[in-house]
Amino acid sequence: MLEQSKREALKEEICDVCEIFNPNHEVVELMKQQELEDRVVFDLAELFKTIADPTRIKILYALKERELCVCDLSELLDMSSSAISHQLRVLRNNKLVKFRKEGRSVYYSLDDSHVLSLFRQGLEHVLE
Amino acid sequence: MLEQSKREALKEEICDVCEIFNPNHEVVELMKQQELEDRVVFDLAELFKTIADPTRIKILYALKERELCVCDLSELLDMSSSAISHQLRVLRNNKLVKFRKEGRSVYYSLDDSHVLSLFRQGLEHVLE
DNA sequence: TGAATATTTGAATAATTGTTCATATATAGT
DNA sequence: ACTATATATGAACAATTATTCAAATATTCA
Repeated sequence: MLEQSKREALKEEICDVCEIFNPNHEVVELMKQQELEDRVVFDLAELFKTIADPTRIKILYALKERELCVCDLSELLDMSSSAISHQLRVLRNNKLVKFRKEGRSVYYSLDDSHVLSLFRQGLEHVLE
Repeated sequence: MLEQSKREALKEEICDVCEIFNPNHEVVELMKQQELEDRVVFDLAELFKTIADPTRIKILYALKERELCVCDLSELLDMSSSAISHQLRVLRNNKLVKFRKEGRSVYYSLDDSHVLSLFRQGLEHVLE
């Protein structure tokens, strides 16, 4: 732990780190302690990677209001059902969609309430 | 445009599309009309791609409260300043950070209010 | 001007990824 | 059991990407 006097000094530096001392090793050390854990950063990156593909965005957007089977999606996006199926696996692995089987068909639907919020936020940035 | 009777029939199908007729060409056609524009989907994918990398996530998170120069980030993330600079360019190109020069140093800061909201939403999903 | 430092850039490399193609599995109807 | 249909899967290929390395720019200070 830092002593009282040392902490006071650091506080000063934080307020004006870039202009006074730079590079400022002590502040950087302090920041390291409040870093996001590597595991969380990794998972966050995985999540964003999952929704960072046009095909998967279209799939998720299509499932916004109703469940759809692979061949619906295949027709809607005008892509092979193989390609769709591969992408659905990615979405499944990342827990963004769930599925239910009925006869020969497999119906997919959204499995996450946050995805649509992410889209909404993303759209605000994009449409600016 | 669809006739009244046809529209009524479609409505029925929409409510229960997957169980009654499948694949349902008419509903799919209807959905195609409310698709996101390709351009928007592409831009959205680009945005998510930009924040889908652990290094870039750490950079953005580090800039959450204060501007930092390349060598601060380099030390904080324990990476070469070349690597950091490459990633900062990606962030710049996608309008997520802005910069200001002062002497030999270049100070980067967040250029988007939505990024932190995206992180917050993303974290809610990840930490579940 | 010359040396030191901060940042950027281009080329190279290894790793990851989206789609296609061929094939496998599973279910329904005959 | 056989056929048709829906979906899943593995291998292959091209395209993209993150980092490293070497070199270029730009700025400060002596």
